[in-house]
Amino acid sequence: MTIEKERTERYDPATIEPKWQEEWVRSGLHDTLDTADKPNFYFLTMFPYPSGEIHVGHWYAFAPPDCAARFMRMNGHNVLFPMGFDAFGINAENAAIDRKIHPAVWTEKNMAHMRDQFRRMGTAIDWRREVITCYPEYYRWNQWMFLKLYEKGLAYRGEAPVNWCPRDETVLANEQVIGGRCERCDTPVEKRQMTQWFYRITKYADELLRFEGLDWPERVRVLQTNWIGRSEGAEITFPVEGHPGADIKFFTTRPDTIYGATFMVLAPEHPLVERITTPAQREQVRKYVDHARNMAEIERTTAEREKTGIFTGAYAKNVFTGERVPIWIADYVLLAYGTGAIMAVPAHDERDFAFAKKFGLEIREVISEDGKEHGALDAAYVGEGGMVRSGPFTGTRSEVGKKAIADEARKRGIGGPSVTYRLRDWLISRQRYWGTPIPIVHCPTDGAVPVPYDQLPVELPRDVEFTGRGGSPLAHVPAFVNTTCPKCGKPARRDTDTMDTFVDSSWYMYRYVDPKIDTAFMNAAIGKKWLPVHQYTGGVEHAILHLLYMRFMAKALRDLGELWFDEPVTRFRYQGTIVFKGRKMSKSRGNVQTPDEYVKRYGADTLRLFMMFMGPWVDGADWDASGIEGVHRFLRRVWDMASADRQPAGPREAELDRKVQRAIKRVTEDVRTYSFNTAVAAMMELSNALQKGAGPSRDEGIATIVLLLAPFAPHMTDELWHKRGGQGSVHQQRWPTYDELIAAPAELTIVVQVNGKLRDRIVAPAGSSEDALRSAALASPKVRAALAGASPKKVIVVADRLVSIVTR
RNA sequence: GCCCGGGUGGCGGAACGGAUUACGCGUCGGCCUUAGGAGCCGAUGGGGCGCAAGUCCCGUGUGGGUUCGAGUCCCACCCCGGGCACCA
Repeated sequence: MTIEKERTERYDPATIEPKWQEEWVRSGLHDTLDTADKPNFYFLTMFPYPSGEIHVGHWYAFAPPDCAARFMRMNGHNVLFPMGFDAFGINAENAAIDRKIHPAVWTEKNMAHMRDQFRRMGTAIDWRREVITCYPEYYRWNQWMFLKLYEKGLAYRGEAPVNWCPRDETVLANEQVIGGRCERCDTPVEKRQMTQWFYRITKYADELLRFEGLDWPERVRVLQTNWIGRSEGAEITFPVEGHPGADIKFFTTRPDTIYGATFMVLAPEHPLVERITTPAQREQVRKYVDHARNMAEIERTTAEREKTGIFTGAYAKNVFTGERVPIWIADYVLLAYGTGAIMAVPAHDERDFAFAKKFGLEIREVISEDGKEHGALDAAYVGEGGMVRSGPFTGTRSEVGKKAIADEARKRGIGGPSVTYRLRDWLISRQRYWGTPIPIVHCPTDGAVPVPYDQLPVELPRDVEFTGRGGSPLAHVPAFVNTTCPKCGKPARRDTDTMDTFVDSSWYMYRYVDPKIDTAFMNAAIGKKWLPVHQYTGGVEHAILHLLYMRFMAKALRDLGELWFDEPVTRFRYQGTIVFKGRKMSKSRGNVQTPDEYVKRYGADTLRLFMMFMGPWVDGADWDASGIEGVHRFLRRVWDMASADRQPAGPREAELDRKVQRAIKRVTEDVRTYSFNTAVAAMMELSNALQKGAGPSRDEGIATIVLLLAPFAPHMTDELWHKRGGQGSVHQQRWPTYDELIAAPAELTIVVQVNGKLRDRIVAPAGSSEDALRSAALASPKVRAALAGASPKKVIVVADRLVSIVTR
């Protein structure tokens, strides 16, 4: 009994985990050199927002990537695995309003808490490279980039209908509006006409649609492609009767239907509306426009709303038919898409059809499936077909007619082929405090003047009153606002808006390579050794927002001559979301599941392993810790085996040797493909087999499983490594290799089927020939009984698997 | 409505067109124990026949199809999750 106790001390994560966490820091195990005798590998995981609420979702986001990064290290790579904080943001400011804590203080406190969580998680992060976006040393480069983009025409100030969240009292980017609601607080957003700063992401729309050479998940590519929403068609202009120069330009994807354009519709906010409306219609039109303006976006865009609209009294000329067509306004036409005006073809567009039906407008068929003319249509026909009643184009196929009409428009000088995108320019100004000040001074004489580079950073003033009302908080800080114009020296006012925090995260991966450099946003000499990022991981919820902005910023910086690559991230993988009882975890819902009690009870290694074992990482999970006992038992069994005395004497066990080899192969392949759950299963199987084994095969197998488990359970395996007399850290060891020949079993059970039914199993050497298997199967007494004298018509042999005999 | 995923034991989930359910949870039985909510060993899809060794039938959302053989491929449909949604 006492001997047993000496040999195997209890697995006690509570003592070994803190011990190794300290040891790794002391020995600098995770400090990455920029140059090593191994290939560099930049493994990046999306940095967190320091919200202060640590939940199990954080572990899910960080523990599996940490395992993959450690795996790369053991596989001979010099891995950069940095971490930092996306530290600007509205939550900090709301905390200031609610609890009277300065955002900076609140943020620092949360970052300290989260660093501690990362430590307790056992992550192999190089903290010397930490990047924190709310420090002036960081955000000055946001300002620097802003000015560079401004010089290049990639940043501009413009008036546009923007999304306004009345609760957060700020504008939002299109990407931050989910289903007509504010992404943050779920409040329905309003449309406001405002002058704001934009980044010209639309310039890169086509390039952003290209993913060649990128190893990114299909789902993310599809999401981004749909978001960009490229449509091919034509832009054509119709003149307005009695208003020379007031031509209506419109975009259509169906120029082939132009002979069926029996009316036109403008968005209510369209600039021409006021000019062309006839006096008789003026009052009604004004009412309609006001109503449309005041309607919440969510209300206006609700699908299947009945069509509304008003006739302006004006007519345009359909230059193809030569007819005069009435011009209407209706809120189903959006100012922000295309040109804010359409030619309405009720016969071939469902929306136009509904509108025409309601207001008694002409519906004229110009495309027909069978190429013949029909009477009245019951519904819009939106498919392709033969063109009818289309002047010289009659008889042409619609697919051909599209191009023909667009070309004809070009010939006549009234338009031509064109492409439109759903993607809008990135609105980056926010009427909030806790962000990067926009480095612009507004001068009464010189207008918007850039802050000179040598005056960067424009620092956020510390003393600000947080009332939560009244627009940009910075506007109420005279010491900040009042300045002089860099151009003329006269009194001027600083821009009081701050930048969207997605600006911060659009380029942080360049900062990690040398976060201290103060002469450039990136140390290019070091960056050349690491970039572009080899592997990026993060939540799928950022598929559009952050990942699209990040790609845009790389292209913009490339065009500024600052980067030498087109794409910032070569390989991307996402994790699914952890929910609790089907709902997203959040403080406001009060359903935040914290990791602490599990760490206390089972240790970080167990929780890490459980995170990876729950199911496929991409799928996420509904949090349910009931299975955590199983992985903990597994770790304890490995602990007991590996800390017991060795038993090298005795014969080898060939089957066990094969199982060890197969486990190495499976774990290696599974970690590469991020199938962490099956990798853990493979190690569990091996552990079960080792427990039944003996002798040197078992002993070597135990040594192997300690190595295989190292990226998953880093504390326990380092402890075992040392207890077993290993030098250095287990994390500095080479990943075990496998031999396909040994991994393959010598003998296999071959299934024999007769007419599709399992009738016998025979044992045959691996790699047996078809003939050998066939005759062995046919010789089986059970098979002969099943055949009952019938002669085989067909015998299918699948090597190393089965023999299927068919008599029918 | 459109575009992606996905429906497998009581549960989480495995499964190159080849023995359906690896691994784990749970449950049941046993051992150990003063005790066990610790540990170890074993069983565990449903149904029928049999004292038993066994054996037969049915099983991957539904209905068809291809194939010697389908969770896997094809067609139609149902349901669930996500995204987009009056985008011209």
